[in-house]
Amino acid sequence: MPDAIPDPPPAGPLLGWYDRHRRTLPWRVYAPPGEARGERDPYRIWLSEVMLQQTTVATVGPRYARFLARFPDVRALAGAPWEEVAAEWAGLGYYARARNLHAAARAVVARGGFPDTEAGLRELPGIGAYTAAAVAAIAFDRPTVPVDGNVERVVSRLLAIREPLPGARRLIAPAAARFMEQKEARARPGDFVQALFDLGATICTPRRPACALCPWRGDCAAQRLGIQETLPVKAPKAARGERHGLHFLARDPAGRLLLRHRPPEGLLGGMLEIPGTPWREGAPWSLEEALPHAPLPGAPLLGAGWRLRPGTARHGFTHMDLDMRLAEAAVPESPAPPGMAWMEPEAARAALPTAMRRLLPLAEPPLAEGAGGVASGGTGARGARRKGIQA
DNA sequence: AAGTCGGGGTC
DNA sequence: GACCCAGACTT
Repeated sequence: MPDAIPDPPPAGPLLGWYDRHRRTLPWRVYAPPGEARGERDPYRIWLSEVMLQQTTVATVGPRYARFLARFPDVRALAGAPWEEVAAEWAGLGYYARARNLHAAARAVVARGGFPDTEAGLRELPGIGAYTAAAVAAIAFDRPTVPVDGNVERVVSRLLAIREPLPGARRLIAPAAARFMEQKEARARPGDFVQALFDLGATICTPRRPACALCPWRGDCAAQRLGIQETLPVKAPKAARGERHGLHFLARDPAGRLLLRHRPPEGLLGGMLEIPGTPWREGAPWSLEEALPHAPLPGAPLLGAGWRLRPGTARHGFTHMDLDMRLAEAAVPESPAPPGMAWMEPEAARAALPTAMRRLLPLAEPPLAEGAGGVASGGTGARGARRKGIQA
């Protein structure tokens, strides 16, 4: 038997605090003690959990409503073509989530409904240990504790765990699971886990936690030691490298843009892009050097052919910083090559991931904002200093 | 266990 | 700038 897992604090005070101070959120379901358990739609809870993976509540809010309006139930999502799902997810990042969401919706429809156990949910693509536990607890009141960033922080402070993450999960996970040994937690599993999330989001925050307001202020080892702001300890991250790309914006006489589908896996997998060079380390691409990567190699180019635009667009990914230049050309009306499509500027901007949207203000006339129209007032020095653009 | 995979808000 | 966010998946 390894070291005993410490007793977690009592669930009752946290649930009482939650009953008074819980956040009102679009996907939230709530079962106050003594009242009938309300209708809980596992589709909505599942969708919220996937959208919230590494994504803030503020970002998800409007996108969640928009997604539900377009795909109101799992059958609607399963029946939609991938292109519509991708366009709806554009800008949210981590596009594997959208691919897995779509595949999981089809699996759910094929099997006749959502699995209602943690193990069953875990089998669906895009549902890992956390999301399986979260949906099982919130949608089905299964007595399990999902461990997300909030729970890691709360538990590491309660128990004053000084071991750095992610290794510390070895200690945090079994300690969190012990909450469900308590009768008060088992009576309201969905509320209890959402109470843990709310505590982490509003009281036990990463910086300057509001310990004076915490329902567990007398039960927290880190607070007794005065080290709550130093926990959890995290392992240092690797430095980000820089890469360079040059992209080619072709416009036909009707003003449409030529876009390319990226491969289904990997970075921005399954999403649209402005065709261009690979993204390499080292030096930026010159136009001549990049020309072999231009689309429509055999097409006549109107005017002076590909023209390199001034300025660059920058975009930070998790593991690298991308520095992009833009060349553009007017081309005659022509069929799109395989794997590419002509799109109206408005639809193109909506469907492109953010990294690609950052190139649009470099175009002339710029395709920066809103309905694919021309940005007002030109993009002179002022416009060029917008976020993500350098002269 | 370490890398890959987005993007935005915050201090 | 660095950090964080209701993480999953691959190797």
